[in-house]
Amino acid sequence: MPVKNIDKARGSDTGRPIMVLLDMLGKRWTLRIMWELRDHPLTFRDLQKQCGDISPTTLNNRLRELRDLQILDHGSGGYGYTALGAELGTQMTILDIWSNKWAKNLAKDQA
Amino acid sequence: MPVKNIDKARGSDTGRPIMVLLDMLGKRWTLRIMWELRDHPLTFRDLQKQCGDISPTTLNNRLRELRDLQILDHGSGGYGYTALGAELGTQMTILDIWSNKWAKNLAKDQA
DNA sequence: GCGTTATGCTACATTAACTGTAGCGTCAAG
DNA sequence: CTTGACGCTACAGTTAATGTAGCATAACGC
Repeated sequence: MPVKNIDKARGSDTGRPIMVLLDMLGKRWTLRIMWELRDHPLTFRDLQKQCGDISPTTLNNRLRELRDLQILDHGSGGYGYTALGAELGTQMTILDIWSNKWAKNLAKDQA
Repeated sequence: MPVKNIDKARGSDTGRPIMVLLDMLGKRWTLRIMWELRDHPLTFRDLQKQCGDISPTTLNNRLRELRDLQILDHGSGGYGYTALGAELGTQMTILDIWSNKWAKNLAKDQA
């Protein structure tokens, strides 16, 4: 099932959902933004601070793209996950767990 | 536990594993490469073809970075996951499943 | 030995993406 | 009627990715 209207996503001319998704997640700051929103919504400015002063231009671009894809939306509490996006957001926790295990292994090798 | 020797990762000066990881995964082509390697190793050239003619410069950069982080390695069958990296690679399947559900929802909205 | 093919790259000029600083417009509170 | 928060936009400068070309090494067939 091809994704309509977002087929222009960089490098994903097939419109296959996984390609559109990988393309979006692979853009600079996308994952970091999703990480910072894992627990609760944040305002534009708070997100900017949490991300270590990402430029507003890029932040705005990513937020627009993520809203277009209905992964995030902009409600009363600021920017946060949609119901559907939240399921993707939970993956952030899994990445966190894996990364800690990974770091432990790398540390061993370097000892 | 900070990750040693890879603290220079873009935008992750803290060395926190999750930041190093998000930084790496957020680079263009990283996720696509991991996707294409999900089932079996591929040679440099096959990977290039699978990725729709990614430039060799970028492919080489990513592969070097992923080897440095011990997520991939280069063995007899070409480039493939390390034992540790493979656990991360399984997440690709989860992303695929989610993306299909997501596409179905987007299609509904657009109907 | 000698051409052929596959592989893993490197060089380099061009183009696209991101950055950093400044500041604007809107709104609500005091 | 000013002050502060918020959500941006403009724009010049820097960094990263692209695309084409081609090199070096090694194995294979003859």
